Amino acid sequence: MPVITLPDGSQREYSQAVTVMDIAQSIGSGLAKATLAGKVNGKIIDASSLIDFDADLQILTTKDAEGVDVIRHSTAHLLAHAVKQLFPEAQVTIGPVIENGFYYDFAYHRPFTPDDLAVIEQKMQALVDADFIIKRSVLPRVDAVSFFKNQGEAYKAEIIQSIPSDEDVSLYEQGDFIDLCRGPHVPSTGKLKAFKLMKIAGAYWRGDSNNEMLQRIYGTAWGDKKELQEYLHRLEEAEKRDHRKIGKQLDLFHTQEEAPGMVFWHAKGWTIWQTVEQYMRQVYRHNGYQEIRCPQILDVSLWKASGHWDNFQENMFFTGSENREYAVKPMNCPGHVQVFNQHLHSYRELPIRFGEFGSCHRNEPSGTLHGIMRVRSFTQDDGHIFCTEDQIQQEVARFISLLQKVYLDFGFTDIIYKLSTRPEKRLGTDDIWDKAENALAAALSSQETAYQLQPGEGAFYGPKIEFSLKDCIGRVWQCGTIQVDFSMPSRLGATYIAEDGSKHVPVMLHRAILGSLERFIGILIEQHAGTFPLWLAPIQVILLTIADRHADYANQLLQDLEKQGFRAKIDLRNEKIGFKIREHSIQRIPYMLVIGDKELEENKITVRTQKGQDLGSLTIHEFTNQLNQDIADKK
RNA sequence: GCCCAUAUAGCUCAGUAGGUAGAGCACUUCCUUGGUAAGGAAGAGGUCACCGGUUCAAAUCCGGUUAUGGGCUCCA
Repeated sequence: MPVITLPDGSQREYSQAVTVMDIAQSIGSGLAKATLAGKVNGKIIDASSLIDFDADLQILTTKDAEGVDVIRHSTAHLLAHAVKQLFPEAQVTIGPVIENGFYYDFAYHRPFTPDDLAVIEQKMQALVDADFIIKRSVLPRVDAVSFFKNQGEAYKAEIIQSIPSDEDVSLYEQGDFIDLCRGPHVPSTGKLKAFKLMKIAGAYWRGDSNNEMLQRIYGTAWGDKKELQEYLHRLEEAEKRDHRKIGKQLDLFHTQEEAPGMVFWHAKGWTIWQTVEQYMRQVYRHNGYQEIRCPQILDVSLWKASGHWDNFQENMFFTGSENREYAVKPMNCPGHVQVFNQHLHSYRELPIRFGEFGSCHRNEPSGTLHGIMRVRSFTQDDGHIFCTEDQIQQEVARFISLLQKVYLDFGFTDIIYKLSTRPEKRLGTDDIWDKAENALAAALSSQETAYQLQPGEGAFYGPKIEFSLKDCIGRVWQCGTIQVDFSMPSRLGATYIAEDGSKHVPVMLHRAILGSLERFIGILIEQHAGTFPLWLAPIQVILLTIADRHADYANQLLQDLEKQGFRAKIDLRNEKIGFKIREHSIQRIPYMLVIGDKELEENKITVRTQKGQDLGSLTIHEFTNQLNQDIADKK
């Protein structure tokens, strides 16, 4: 006699074991029709699962995020079903749910084409129209392995073999298609009403680049057609914010074939860069950092000593001269240690913090380059803190709160925190790893930030925290980082004199807030869709004349603005005012000043904002006060 | 690095049955001096990414290279 408690607290008693669907039916036929799955005592199960015990139940429909995930999972199966019907020799592998959709990996003797995708999608629709019941069954593991082997599904058999031997395996059947799956799934294929196949890509079997490459088909799926349309529309809108597109439209930078992974910064892009750099310089100055500058190339002996020659030679650029071999620096830390080593340091001086806008070169694999987000030549707002083990936590906490403030100033509030702990191959004792990992975790907690734990993802020389931001289509890019390093200070001979007069090796913290300026500016462009806040706008004010006779007055105003430090330009062209307004609106210039007979006469200007707001006529003094106010507000 | 796709004027793009290239915007010149998102006319502009092959003939077909894009792997 199971007693079922619903989310509103109401209880229903049944005389025998019931399915989720039975319960939904007993509440109402509309609900039954909408039922996708059930959440019983926190666990999501099929609508056809029997419940013979007292339980809390939530019936999942398209209104629940978890219901939509069930749809996505079932749509992945639908995709596999369609592919097997169209391409019987294709082998199925895995098909998980991802953000906004799903993918499924197949092994097939030829690549799928965009045309195939359209055909597959049609077949999926046909399978939906057939409304196959989706049935779950359970097999002992050994039987499941032989079942899939007989079907020629070597990958599935391999997956099952890696499941613990004492566990049974569940299969899902829809029409003539049977797949290994943990479930749960929607009751029938007819429930899948809004999906679209998005793209084809290569993906390594089990995510290992030593394995063969499979063909991955990505798709998106939603509760209804309207949600699907909205999602596709969001994607379209997001693509308009792409930093590569805006970089071209606003003439900020370009790249070209002769310098893959390297950026040519144009005047306007470089203005943004300098504004960001000057801002960060202030951050260094106000937070106990000494800004320094180290050479661009260093003798390879130093890179051998630091360990980079052994570990990262493949990704370094080299240059030789007069029988000496140099490496173009891939990172700034060895240089900073050289500066540290120029003096004998007392424990009393620690922590010592160095900062540099360090230009680095790394020969990244060609396939990893992406716009200005992932490049081979980049500049880090790099810093190194030399401190004692006991100072790690405090320094990290201080760093996190500084990072949050900087991100906020740039308009970012959505930060992803990840803590990466000891990998298998590592330097240093477990003792010191315990200490460092605990210090990082404690620092994160002290800043009240939720974080993802990434076990085994730390560097070989120490644990780290990564701070990431999302781009316009949801890709996550690591920007800031703080890493504990137990290795490099001793490799490069850094020491300080401790209280007892003996030499100790300091701990080194590698840290960056923006990460690479290239990447950060790329994300800034997308975050603001090219419409920068006034303090970052490469051109803040444009003066527009109505006719030639207004040029002298406009030029005077231009000089006045420039003298006060504003980034202003003038447009004296023989064009109508409407034309000029349109052009500079598209160029996202925050303020447009119109100058004609009326303004000349009154010694004023008429102000229009980028968004089209008319601020009326002001004196230049009133206007610059407003600009200063605006800049102060936004920072 | 791996899989797939793409590369035509400064930009955005046409150019499918191989027959030495087109549009819009931008650019130059002229007319227009016009009050808040495109005034008009004329002109100039391309070794169709690069190298090789097939062919009487290649932007177009084939092979290779480079770069870019979407993923995968990687990111000290």
